[in-house]
Amino acid sequence: MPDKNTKKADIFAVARSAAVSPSTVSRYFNHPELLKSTTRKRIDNAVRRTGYIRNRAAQTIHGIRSGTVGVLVPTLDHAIFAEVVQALSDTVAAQGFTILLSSHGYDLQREYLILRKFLEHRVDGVVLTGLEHDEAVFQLLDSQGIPCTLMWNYSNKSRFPSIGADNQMAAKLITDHVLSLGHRRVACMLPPTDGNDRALARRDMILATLRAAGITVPAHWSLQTVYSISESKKDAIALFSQPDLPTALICGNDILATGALYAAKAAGLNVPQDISIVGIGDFKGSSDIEPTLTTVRMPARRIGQETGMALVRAIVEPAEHSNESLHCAPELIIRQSSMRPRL
Amino acid sequence: MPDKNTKKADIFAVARSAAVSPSTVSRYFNHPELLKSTTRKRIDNAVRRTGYIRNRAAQTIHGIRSGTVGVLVPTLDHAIFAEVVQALSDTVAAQGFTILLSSHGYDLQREYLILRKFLEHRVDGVVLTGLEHDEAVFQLLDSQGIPCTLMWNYSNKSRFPSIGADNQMAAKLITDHVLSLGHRRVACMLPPTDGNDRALARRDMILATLRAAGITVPAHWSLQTVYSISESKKDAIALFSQPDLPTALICGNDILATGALYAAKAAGLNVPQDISIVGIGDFKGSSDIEPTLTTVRMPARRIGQETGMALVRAIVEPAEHSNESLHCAPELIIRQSSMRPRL
DNA sequence: AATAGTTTTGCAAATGTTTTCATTTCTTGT
DNA sequence: ACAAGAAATGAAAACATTTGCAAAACTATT
Repeated sequence: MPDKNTKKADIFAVARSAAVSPSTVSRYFNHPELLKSTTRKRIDNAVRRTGYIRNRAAQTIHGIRSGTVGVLVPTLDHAIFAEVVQALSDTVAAQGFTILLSSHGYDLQREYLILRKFLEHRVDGVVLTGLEHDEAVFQLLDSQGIPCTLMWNYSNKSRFPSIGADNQMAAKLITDHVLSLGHRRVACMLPPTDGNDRALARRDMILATLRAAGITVPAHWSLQTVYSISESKKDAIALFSQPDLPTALICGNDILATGALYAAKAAGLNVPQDISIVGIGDFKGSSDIEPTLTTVRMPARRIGQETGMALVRAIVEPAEHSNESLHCAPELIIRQSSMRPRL
Repeated sequence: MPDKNTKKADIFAVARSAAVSPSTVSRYFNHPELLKSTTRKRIDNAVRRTGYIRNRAAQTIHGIRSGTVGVLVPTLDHAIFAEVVQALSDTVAAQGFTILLSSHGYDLQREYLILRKFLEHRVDGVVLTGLEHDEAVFQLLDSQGIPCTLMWNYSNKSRFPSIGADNQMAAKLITDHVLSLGHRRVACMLPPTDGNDRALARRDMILATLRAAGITVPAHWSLQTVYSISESKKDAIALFSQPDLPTALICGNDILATGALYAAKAAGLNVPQDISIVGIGDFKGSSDIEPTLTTVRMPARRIGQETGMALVRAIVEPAEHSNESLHCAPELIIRQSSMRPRL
């Protein structure tokens, strides 16, 4: 039973209680093989008796790793980021690391301040979301010489190792699919792009691919909608109640597509007979919604795992810190919500 | 421009560069009002020049707060926990705290080990999910005398302050609603209850309330389904293809209800005419799904915020550490997915 | 210009560990 | 039983800070 009355136990208290020196207690934790088994047992008891808990702060000032990695996402409110963080957390936890989590809400200035906080805590590595960040962020990372992985996006010319999916490729896959079905009257519902290089990459590629096919999206078919089922449902209902209907609606992500599917139902449109609706992401539920959603799978779980593995590697073997980028390729998933346009 | 070639800057380097003593630099950060403004300016420059970043680890061993709170959830993969963590994180971040996040996947043994890790990092406070935890967890918390808030659930007889919704009340609200509509042929789809006191409380109250109304749920109408849209859709389709149909289906949470709604569509059943389907949670999307879902709102965002505020208060003013519990009451939300049973 | 009072700064001890080096204790072979 | 070598342990310095106390530098007052 830990002594509750006395001051919190430190390594001296344990040493006293086990009648050894503090050094020996330290070794008990860090190099147990150096101890005689009887001493080990004695310290074992002393630790239990005193309720001692090691103080990582005290270790960290010796240059020993803190055992934390800083993870910085725009928000957890997007299921997809929650999923990637969950996978990342599990992966690094299995290696003894704990994550320090923060979100910047797409404000890249806040990102810099949060990163500084992470560094004050002497995180062993950092994960940022997306490829584009304030120059000050990159400089800070460089100057501290701390491993950093850019997660979620992939690009072979990123400034730090990037592990994720190529959003341009994802956008191209889904747009090509829509085009290959024969659609020419195409609407788009896309999220705002401020501070969001993922959304920007997708938008640019969707529009470029359409343009290359000789298609331009008229203004009234071009919706900018925040990440929210209710907003996208509302906007899509407005779109669907115009007299002039597109035959296909490309959504920037599956949340928007979900809202659009609900809107179609509410507006009495049949998907895909009256209109094809497609997304990007393959979020949970996209394979079960009725009709099931044609989309592009972004392998969130895998991205989280790979990022975790790569970062831990970079931390424990700084030698081969060589640009460990990895492309987790997006994949077109054709389901019920898309078909050839009716003549 | 920080010196990249030299060793990382410490407080001595800054002191040298500003021609003051280390103590003065320390004061610059912790008690700036004690310094002459010219000195302050000099140190300001020195900090910039050296690229110095404070080392919280070194502060922490002086008994100064670490500025971290440990947050322990079952998983982030449930949108609702992601939401509550997001709100909590924002709230404590505004007060200068960063969260150390980990998940135990409903394994209460792992919870103990993670808590120990948090304590090694000398977190200033801890947030646990739910009311029930291993006795060792409570003892550890007691012995360390560290503020702890039990989040998500509320009970006035919890062992530590609890901030959240009363799951029994939520279950009662939704069950009473179904009964008040006149349903007698009721099916249930509920998640597993191992390591999940929330699910357990809901199940017990749903069944007790039905029983009190003289209703027992036959085995073939009693589904245990993991938290997943695809699983719940599958199970619900199986239920709906039996000859013997209930008039109402109570789901343990909105994810299960969402799967059930998709299943109804796939099985050609009209909701709510053929069957009423209700959930608990009021997750994002529940108000937009077609038909919109009758459910009980669990105020996740508010719970996260209140928990953050309460914990920070308990950290900075340990005096009034008095059981700061708070009930964020659940609220019945009647939408389209429920109606009187057809005769 | 000297004194008293106040503001600012520096010195040194303290914090909880790890680690190097030295010392003690234990084996083993004779 | 003893020496040599190996194994186990301890003493003390180091890590990056904060802080109580004392000294130094200013101000204001006479």
